[in-house]
Amino acid sequence: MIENGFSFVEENYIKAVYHLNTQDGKPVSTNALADEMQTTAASVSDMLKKLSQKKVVFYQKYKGASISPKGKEIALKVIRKHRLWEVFLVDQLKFNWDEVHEVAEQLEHIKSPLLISRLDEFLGYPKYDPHGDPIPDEDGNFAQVKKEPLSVVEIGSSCQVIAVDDSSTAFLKYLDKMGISIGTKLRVEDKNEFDGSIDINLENDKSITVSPRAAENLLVATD
Amino acid sequence: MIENGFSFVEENYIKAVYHLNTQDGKPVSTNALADEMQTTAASVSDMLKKLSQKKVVFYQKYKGASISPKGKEIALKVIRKHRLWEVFLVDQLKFNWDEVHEVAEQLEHIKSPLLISRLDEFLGYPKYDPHGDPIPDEDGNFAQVKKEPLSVVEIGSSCQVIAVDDSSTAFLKYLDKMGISIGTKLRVEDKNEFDGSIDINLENDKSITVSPRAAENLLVATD
DNA sequence: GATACTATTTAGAATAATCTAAAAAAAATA
DNA sequence: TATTTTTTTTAGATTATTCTAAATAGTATC
Repeated sequence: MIENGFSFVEENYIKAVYHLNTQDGKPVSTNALADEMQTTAASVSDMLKKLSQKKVVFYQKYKGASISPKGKEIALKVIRKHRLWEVFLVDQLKFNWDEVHEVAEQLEHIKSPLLISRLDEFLGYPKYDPHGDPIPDEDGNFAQVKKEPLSVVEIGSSCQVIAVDDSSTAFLKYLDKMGISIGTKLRVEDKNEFDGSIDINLENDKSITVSPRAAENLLVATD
Repeated sequence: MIENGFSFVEENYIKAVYHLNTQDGKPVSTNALADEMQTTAASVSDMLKKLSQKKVVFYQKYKGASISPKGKEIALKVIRKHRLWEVFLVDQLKFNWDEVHEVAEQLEHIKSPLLISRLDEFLGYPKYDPHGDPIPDEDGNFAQVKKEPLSVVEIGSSCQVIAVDDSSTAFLKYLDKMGISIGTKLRVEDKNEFDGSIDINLENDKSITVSPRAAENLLVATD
């Protein structure tokens, strides 16, 4: 599987380096990468040498690796594909949030720019995946939105539900009954010291109260 | 890529053996397979030895290979996936008939029974792919329909358009103007000796005449 | 039936990705 | 700083797939 330029395995390593390196800015250690990739430090060492030659990571022996501009580009393309496929699986094929990852891990390696642009169009150019993570556009740009649980939003702030942390049927039913779904806009009216429940105002101007447990699992983007 | 049982490469060989072996019933020669797989006879020889050990093909040195029941099962699963994805690409993502093969070659190897059953449902359980080839069900059964050009259908026979052999924009525009599309039912009323054109009767009882060129490229299933 | 030609298989080597065990470097500790 | 511990790298193998070149089997021809 080399057709395009990078093998599935290489793409996964690039993604992992990007992911870990972007989290804390520091170079990624061999062990951290081995852990992420579920493999041995020796294998990682070999692979980093190769990826360094291919200019997708910066790597110095014993000093760890960081992502290069070229590597970042590749990583973001793979991430874009991963997240678009997740949207497809959830929105169109009725998968649950927690069932999509494994399949998307496979689909993200399909090579076809046309397929991805058509899929993007078909899905209505979604900006976030079902977990609320932003989807990079063709150029690798994405809106970095801070995704936080409803429970930490300040009183008076407006926000929009972009994901849930719990995808149990029970929770989904609860949300349905409350009239809340992905995309719902709301404003926090009050927080009840007593039990931690939160009063919110929905788009239709209806006011409801959600439990602390629900507020913990409702991920929102504040305006 | 061994997760499930067979690698991408192995699946492709199995598909090729099934395909060639089913065409004429005779064992497939090493060279024929090498030709189909765009590789060397030596590679095929090695692979056949392996696939024989894995019981997916029957193979005797110098005597060629044929598909085993286990191999057939695998081949049909891959073919099912390939054709369902082709339907998705054409029906949902607006690909042309001739743009789908390469992408479907990749998608057919994605491992997820749930994905395929959901996709099948999403597409409305299609029986044929955009080229008019039948799609096997989960058990590997498929309606074998003889797909023939409209030009050979006898006068008086009824049939249904299931595919086209030419997917040029020009032809598609022509069909559109004539009110013909995949699924259109029609009856052959007469054939004009003079120029080979054919008079047909459509569902709405309208009678039209199609050119011999069009009749050649319209693939139909006779009732 | 012997010879020539073609098809197929084997031998040996290459690349990609992986592993275990041993060596070397870096970090932690005393 | 010297020593111990941890991390990382290298060395040497292994599996999967492929290739070229050489050997062998099968088929065709005279």
